[in-house]
Amino acid sequence: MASRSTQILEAAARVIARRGVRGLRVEELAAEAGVSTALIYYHFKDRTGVLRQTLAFISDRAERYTTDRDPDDSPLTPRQELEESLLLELQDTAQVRENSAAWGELRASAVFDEVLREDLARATLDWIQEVAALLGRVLPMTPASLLAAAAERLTALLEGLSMRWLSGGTGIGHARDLMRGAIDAELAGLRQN
Amino acid sequence: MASRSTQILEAAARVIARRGVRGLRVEELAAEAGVSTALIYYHFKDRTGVLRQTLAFISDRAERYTTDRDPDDSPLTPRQELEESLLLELQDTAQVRENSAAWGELRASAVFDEVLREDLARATLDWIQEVAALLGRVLPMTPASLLAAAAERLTALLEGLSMRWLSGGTGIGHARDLMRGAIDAELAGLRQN
DNA sequence: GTCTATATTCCGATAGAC
DNA sequence: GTCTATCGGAATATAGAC
Repeated sequence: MASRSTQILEAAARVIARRGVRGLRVEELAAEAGVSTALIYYHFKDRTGVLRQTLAFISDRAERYTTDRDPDDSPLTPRQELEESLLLELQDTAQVRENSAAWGELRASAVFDEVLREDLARATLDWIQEVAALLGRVLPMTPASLLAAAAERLTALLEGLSMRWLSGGTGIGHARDLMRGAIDAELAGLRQN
Repeated sequence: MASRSTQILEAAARVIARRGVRGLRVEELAAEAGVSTALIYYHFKDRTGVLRQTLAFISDRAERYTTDRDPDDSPLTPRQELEESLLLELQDTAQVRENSAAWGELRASAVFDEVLREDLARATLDWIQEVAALLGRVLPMTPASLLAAAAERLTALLEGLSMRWLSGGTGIGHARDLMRGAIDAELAGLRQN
């Protein structure tokens, strides 16, 4: 059912995960998708068009796997939900790797590209608020500002760990341990207030 | 006294901070350094060589401004030294911005470039060990593995916050507050063991 | 060591047939 | 819609003089 465009975007996500945004070559993308380069220009106008649509495609997909979880059986505790949500981004699967790599690329590119900044800031804020809400469910009655600060730290740490994982410095298991440790530490800190 | 190589590396740090690793053109680097492109190849073999040595240069420089502090008056407490060391990387000065931007770029590039991985991993490890040592001076008798884990989290968080600051999502003052909060949280966590 | 050419490679983009 | 073939520009890298 996947249309040609979708097929190309899926291939683009794989290529970006492998080579980065800057490393994406239209020719390699064509080979990965099993089509000619001309067809890519036909569907996406130019290389930038491919990039833009691929990033949109990827963030769609990330939202989808984040919420994929309700085979109506075991309901999670708030604490489990929090941990689950954060550790979801630290898994060695092709899809998560692709998404994380793309996110990291986006973040890094935004440092030098004003155009990307706004979208990225908005997406980050949404994410922080989501995590703050999860924290709030674990520890109700906690002041919102403290929840927000903890959520900012946890998400920023996750981005940092994710980059270290992808850049080969840290094993995925170790990164997950560190993340769990940080959740413990933040919850302990919040309880002390 | 700055040798030609040093002069080129300083220029490279500036260009990377401005355009990113991805955006570094040998020709632009040559212009920035006030030399010919050929000279760059003479000194650094190829573009990757420039990148590698710039990474080394930058981490050197970071260590140097980290330890620049002994007009023999007020000796710092271990706790102050720790905070100082970490917050040094979150200052809105040209040099820190340059170092942070370049570091972030190298980290992001290493995800897709095997050649950069090893150097980056070594520099990261050194940094973690340095922070672990500072933590150990604040809390002697703490098991080394716990110190190392806390140091890994603090440094990874710092990288994450740094990227958010540079990509415009987080103000520098707020980032510093978050970092201080994390130090408190980690020290509290370590004390509980 | 340093420069001025210039070679070489790579890659985005298009023309035109089917 | 899709392909084959190719152009043109940009960027890396080298040759050779000084």
